[in-house]
Amino acid sequence: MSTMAYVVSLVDCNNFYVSCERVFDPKLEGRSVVVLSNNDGVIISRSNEAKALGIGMAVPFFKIRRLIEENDVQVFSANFPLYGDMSQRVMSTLSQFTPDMEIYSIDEAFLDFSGFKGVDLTAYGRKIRGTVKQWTGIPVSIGIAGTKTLAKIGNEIAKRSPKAEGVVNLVKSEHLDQALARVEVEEVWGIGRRSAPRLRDKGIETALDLREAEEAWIKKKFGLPGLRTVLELRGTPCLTLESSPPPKQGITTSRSFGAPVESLDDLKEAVADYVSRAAEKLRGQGSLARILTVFLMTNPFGKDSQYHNAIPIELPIPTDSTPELLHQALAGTERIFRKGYRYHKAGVILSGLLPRGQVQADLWEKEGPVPERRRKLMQALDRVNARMGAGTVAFAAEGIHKVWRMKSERRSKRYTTRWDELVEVTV
DNA sequence: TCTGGGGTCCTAGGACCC
DNA sequence: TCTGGGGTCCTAGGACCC
Repeated sequence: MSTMAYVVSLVDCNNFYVSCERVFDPKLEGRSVVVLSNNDGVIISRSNEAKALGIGMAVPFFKIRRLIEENDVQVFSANFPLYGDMSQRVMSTLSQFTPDMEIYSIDEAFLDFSGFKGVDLTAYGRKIRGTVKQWTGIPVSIGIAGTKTLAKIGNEIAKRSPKAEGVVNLVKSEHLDQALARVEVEEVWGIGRRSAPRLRDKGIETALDLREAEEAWIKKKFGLPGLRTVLELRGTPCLTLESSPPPKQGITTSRSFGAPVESLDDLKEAVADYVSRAAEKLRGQGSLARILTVFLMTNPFGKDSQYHNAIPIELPIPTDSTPELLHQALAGTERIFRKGYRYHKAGVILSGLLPRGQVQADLWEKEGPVPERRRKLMQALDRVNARMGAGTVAFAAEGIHKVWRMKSERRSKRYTTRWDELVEVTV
């Protein structure tokens, strides 16, 4: 009997949102490009050229407007339908290369390479990289190692070292210590803004230092998550591959407004819109919600007087039906609304989720908590909106003038998900 | 003037019980 | 005058992720 050593790779799309924009506009290649968050608030993706200009991640757009204009940086509002669709193409390409894969985020996946006997994994990584580029246009980097945390480190090195040609294999590598020494402690997966300075205070400055740290001290100061990180750096796998992720435990839909909102009517419209989106997600994963929370808040950065309130509402019957949820959410909004504030953001959280099938029907009527006719209507609604774009069919409560709608002044077309926004080819 | 959104897991501490 | 000890469950908040 032989135990096969665990080998995992992390495939990460380079500057993903920027790369998506470049696929549909090749003139952006080689230029400085950034993508903005919802409401054109902060920077969420940067090309290497933009990074070289000193444009940081999550920096408010208005603070670097000058820098952007002076350097002719190309700016895009977030186009999540496009990025989501491109992500699916990348993931389905990756799935051809291993039977066991975990989609970790919109632009990252772990691929299990355990048991790939006699395969040159570095060469295999290059093949994956080439195929993804050819089939989707998206450049990726790949790190291969004995644990997820080390694969992340390999990926980081692959991104910054041109010699690597996009792939770094740390399995039985004699360069492992050298690689760990080149990674700052705050770049280690699991070490965030709070922990890094506390580690540095103790002289722990690199991934290599962290690997050598004393276990008991780490456990005491950084808990189980910290200890796991150290063990993973030592090559002991603590984090497994989640090939079929469990359904989400909560579903949130929230947005900051394009301009301050003061009237209850406008707030209710916005909340209605968010409830509809949240309910779609809920039905999409086949769950019912037991609790609905509405929250409102003023701008935490501004000089306006502050108000923040949230109200959790226990639903009389677990449900996934938009009209039911709307009714509760609008009542909740009225209860927490206070006149005289300039509201900046509102949101809806669905929690206490149950799998639809598992709810005992006999607790309610024969048909279960959501009557059959209502369920059919919701299905039809979701199909139309998925095909034609969110909000094509909407409830009256969602409003039509939408003064609260977020800013998105520089969005590219939804090339792959809207018939009316296909790429135009000029011959 | 203008500062995103959506998640997960862990821990400490309170409430409650025997 | 003195004020146990342990277990479980729940929740809020912290830290982290992309």
